[in-house]
Amino acid sequence: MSRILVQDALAATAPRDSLLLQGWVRTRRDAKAFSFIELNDGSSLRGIQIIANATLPDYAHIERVTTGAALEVRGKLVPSQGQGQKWEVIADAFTIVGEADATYPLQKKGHTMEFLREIAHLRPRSNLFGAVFRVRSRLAFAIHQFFQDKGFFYIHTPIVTASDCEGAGELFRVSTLDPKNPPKKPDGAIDYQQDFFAKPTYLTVSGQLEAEIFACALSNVYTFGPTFRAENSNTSRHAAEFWMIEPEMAFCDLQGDMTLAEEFVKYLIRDAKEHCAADLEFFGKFVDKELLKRHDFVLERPFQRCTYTDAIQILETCGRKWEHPVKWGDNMQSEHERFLAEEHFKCPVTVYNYPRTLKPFYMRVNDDGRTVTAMDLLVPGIGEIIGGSQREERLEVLRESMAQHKLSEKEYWWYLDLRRFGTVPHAGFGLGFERMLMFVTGVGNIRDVIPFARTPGTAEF
RNA sequence: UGCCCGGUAGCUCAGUGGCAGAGCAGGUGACUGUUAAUCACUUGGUCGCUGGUUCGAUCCCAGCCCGGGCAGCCA
Repeated sequence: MSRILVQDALAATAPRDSLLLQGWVRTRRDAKAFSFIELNDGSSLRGIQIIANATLPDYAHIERVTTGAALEVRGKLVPSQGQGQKWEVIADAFTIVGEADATYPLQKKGHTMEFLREIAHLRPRSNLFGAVFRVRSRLAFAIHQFFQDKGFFYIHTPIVTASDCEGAGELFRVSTLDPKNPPKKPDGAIDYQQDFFAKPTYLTVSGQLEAEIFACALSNVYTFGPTFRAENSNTSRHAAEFWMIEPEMAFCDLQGDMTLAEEFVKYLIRDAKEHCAADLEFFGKFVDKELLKRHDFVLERPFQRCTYTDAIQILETCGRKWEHPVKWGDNMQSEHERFLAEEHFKCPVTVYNYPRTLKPFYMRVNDDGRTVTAMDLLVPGIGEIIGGSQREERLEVLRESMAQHKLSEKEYWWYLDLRRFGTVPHAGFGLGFERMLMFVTGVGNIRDVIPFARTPGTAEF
């Protein structure tokens, strides 16, 4: 007899004379002549109720069927006599595959997220984290489906990179040199000529520059992979290792970029609603009561678009006192972004055309000479979920921007070559996968949507 | 990294300058088509660590460690 998943057993349309279930015991309740066992195998939020009659030969071992134990059950699928479930299984036999003693940490009660984080090896067996990681899997699939359906090609950009610039902050160094005794040059500096790649190398902070290469060949491409930032960030929305999706489109301007971003976000929410309904309902009940309403709200209306200059105007004239002053030319602070998305527009907002001085060298300079075609998509509750831009395709303007950022043309020779040979307007953005997952699930801390989060001081598991 | 809050039983928390508490979990028993079952009894403690003040510190003070929130950096 082959195994049936709990999800499929629960979805049965007719009774079955025999089936095999395998999973982990969530709880057992003993009655006089039999026991109720709730079995969950992770295939769905719901478990299935097993009836183990005291007349079973295996019943002698029933006290070892404890919360957390791995169990195999053979039996019949029948309509439930009790309330609360359509089907239940009358066991013909059960086998305890792996016991779980009284020290099993997951109890039949609510646990705090902080505690569950400490037992990241067991938390996928909880309702909440089972749901989070089922949705995570579906979301990853939906991302590929969205792009593949549109004719985008999936590009694997390198994880190890030699470009340390781009202003993206601290990088993780990749080296095989002996940290206690690195080879030195005559002037005392470390001799990276002798390192594995014969130059200093780092973990990638973005696949964008490489994605541009492929967009300028295959037209529409995307990357989806791990990204690393060695920032000492201690917030609920930053991780040192996270996954990012970066589409890049040739013959595309900022407007097209913003349109794709909006379509993409909506597609992912719609897909989750369609394929993870039970899990989302659970989040709506126990994590964020407003979640489902917010999903619908976001799907129903067009995202707002607002230039940086207009946004500053709104912030200046709204009559509110700001902790951080609002001034054209300064970065917008969290309180400002949150106000725009959560209070002023009450909707995801794309802010675009930022001051040139605030943004990296590769963004296209607008005709006004002082702004660039940058865009940030801000969503209520999380803040920035997407950052993107149209790229500077004009060789001379790019060279000038690189000079302003004190970047060496020699190191970016290949990037400049793209502007020498068949240059074309192109644009793209980066979507933080975990931030999107936070938005979809309502989970408030990025550490709880990553199986094993890497944050400053923490690399357990 | 800065500011703020916290660390007491396996978990969630209360509490006091003078013998350490509850609910849940665990154990024992009862009861029951139950579903975070219920009822009775019960086991369980380096009060984060180090030092100081004190006759006496879990409590007050300092430093450190760990966790969380917010901010910065960003996705």
